[in-house]
Amino acid sequence: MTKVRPGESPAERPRAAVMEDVAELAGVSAMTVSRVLNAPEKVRPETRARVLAAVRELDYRPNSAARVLVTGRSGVLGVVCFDTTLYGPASTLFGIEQAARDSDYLVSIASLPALNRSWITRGIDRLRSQSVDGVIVVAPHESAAEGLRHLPPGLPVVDVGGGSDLPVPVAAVDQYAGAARATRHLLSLGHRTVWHLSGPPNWIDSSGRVAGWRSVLEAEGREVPEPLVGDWTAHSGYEIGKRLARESEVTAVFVANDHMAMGVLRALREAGRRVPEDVSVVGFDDVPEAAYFWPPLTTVRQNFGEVGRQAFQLLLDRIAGVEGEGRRMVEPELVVRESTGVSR
Amino acid sequence: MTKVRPGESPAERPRAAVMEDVAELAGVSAMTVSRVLNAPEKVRPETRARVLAAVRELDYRPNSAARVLVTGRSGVLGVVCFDTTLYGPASTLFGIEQAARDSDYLVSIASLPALNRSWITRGIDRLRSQSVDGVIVVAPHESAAEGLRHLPPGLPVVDVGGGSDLPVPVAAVDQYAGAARATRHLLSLGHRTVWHLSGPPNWIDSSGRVAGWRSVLEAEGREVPEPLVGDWTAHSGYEIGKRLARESEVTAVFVANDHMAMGVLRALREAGRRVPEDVSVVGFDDVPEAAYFWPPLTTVRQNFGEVGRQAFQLLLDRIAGVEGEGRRMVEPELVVRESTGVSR
DNA sequence: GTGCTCGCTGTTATCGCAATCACTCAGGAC
DNA sequence: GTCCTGAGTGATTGCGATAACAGCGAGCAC
Repeated sequence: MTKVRPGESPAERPRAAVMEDVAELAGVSAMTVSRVLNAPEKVRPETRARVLAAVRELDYRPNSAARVLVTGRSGVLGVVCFDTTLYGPASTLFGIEQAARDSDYLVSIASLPALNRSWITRGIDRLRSQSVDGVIVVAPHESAAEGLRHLPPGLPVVDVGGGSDLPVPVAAVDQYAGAARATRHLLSLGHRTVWHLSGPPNWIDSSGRVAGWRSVLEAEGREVPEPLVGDWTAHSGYEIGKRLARESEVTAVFVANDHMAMGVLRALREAGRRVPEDVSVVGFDDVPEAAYFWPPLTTVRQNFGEVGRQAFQLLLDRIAGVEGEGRRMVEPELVVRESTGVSR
Repeated sequence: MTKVRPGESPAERPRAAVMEDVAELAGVSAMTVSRVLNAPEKVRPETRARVLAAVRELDYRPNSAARVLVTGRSGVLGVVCFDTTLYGPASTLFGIEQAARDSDYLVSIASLPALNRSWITRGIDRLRSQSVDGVIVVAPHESAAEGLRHLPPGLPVVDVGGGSDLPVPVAAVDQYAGAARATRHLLSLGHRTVWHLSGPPNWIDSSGRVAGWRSVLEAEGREVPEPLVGDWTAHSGYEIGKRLARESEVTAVFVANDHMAMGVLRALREAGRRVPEDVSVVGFDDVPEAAYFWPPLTTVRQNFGEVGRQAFQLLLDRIAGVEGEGRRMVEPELVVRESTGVSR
């Protein structure tokens, strides 16, 4: 056991300790060291103590590659995501990472240059080739559904924010309920109807919010204006807001996210329409700055962190072999600030 | 070579193909398969074609754990970061991930519950235990320096946004230059001096911006007001903005980030002080929404994506064995919008 | 014909760990 | 005393790949 290994000549940096080194120092076999680390109760306390002392002395760390090779489990989960500079995805990722950390998992990310089936498949493959134990897909886009229909068998996958007919478990904020809440809030203030500035087509969030908004208007027998379509950016909110500002009949707008709402607010103000006196605006997300918009934005808070945690839990279940297509819905919350008011 | 392995009974899912299976199908040895994948030029074209066909037919994927075990390289790099819901860190992470993807690296993240030496060390350890090839630390805080002074030997580490006396290569936006530019811009508009709302203490970005701002004022022989200290949030900007609004001598404020600037804008407006007629405000970051603040915010753009790419490149160099303590500074850019104007 | 190089391929050993099975030994049951 | 049991430990094997070296023809110089 004292063969000279490459890199062991005195001049070079000593290679990291391996299990055998610990075993030798503790006067036991490697197997016992392994047991101390993985099933301590199977080792007599005195032996265990000796081994642990040796571990500390040598600063021994198990080699994860070797462990993965023999156990088939890596303690790493993968996250496939689109643009992590956006507030929602970034927060979800953060939630996942925190939950993972608490369970001693590490998170690898594969971001996508574009949202379509091919890239999603490639993202999953990239992660799979690194032996992740499971994958969470954060790509609330219809193309994700395509990618999720052709999964490598045996790989646990969970989706965040996806539609209802996916072949995998899903954790999501209830967009429909959030949009309905926002719309009802506006109607309750006396507005005749509510306009909607939606997110881009084919995003699950967009369609969920459109559906929730529309259903309330229809249930109340209100006119349903044609939704306007933005791209989530403040810029698009501003451009479309200018159009909205010209329509004097518009008194209430439900905007599909806070950043677009910010653009709308500015367009309305520039057009001389006061918020909320002339027009009420509701956003979606509750980004940390929403309370400092002008005026402070009434919006629908999404608990992204909770979604991330739920997704992680679903994935843990799947990894543990629990079958079923669980669906965890997180309730959004309407936060009323000053951008909404009674209709004239 | 046709031993029955666990999981090979007909009823069960077939286990994934391994190199030996490919070799068998192609009528070569496993070594040849390995060569086709890692050094194709060493294999005769016909043989290579046969092997590749077998790879495709079996949908063979190399087992990364086995490969890591023998090569010692994983193709994974780790990123240690604090709060990835903040715009800056999120963008940097995104830049790193994109650069990594282009070079076939995967990124694992270890986020920190708190910014201090102990957590940073733990984050690095967590990543190291997964055999990452190197680590990028995105924690522009003085405590990071502590953590970076006691690194495991042999692990390539690069820092993002760190101070100047770190024992590792650093990629960063030149905070000092950016702050100087912002301050000079305000002075050039005729303001007698410039107030500063800084970020929290012990953040490298905070001190860099304070230093740049102070140096310009001193060079120009202007009075240097005591900096006010925020915590990066719009909320703190608002609270401190209320204090600033009361001081009629304040005509120009350099705010250490856009979100705080947003709070300042609101506080000034509520106090009846017009921007930019009464007070000019400059931010820092150029978040995507800055152009839609009210008024559109003059700010200093940080190219986070570029910083991420540079950091990745530095890390690649380190992994390749290039020594030295490279320092890559990315130049910030002043973006003039409507929140700054000539002094009365 | 001998000996050499060179291009291609195979054999063997090894990476560091855990699963399996075998072993030892103490303590009871009978 | 014999047998069993079970807790604690060790020897061996194998996970799936690559490194190092060996072998083997073909081609060429002489």
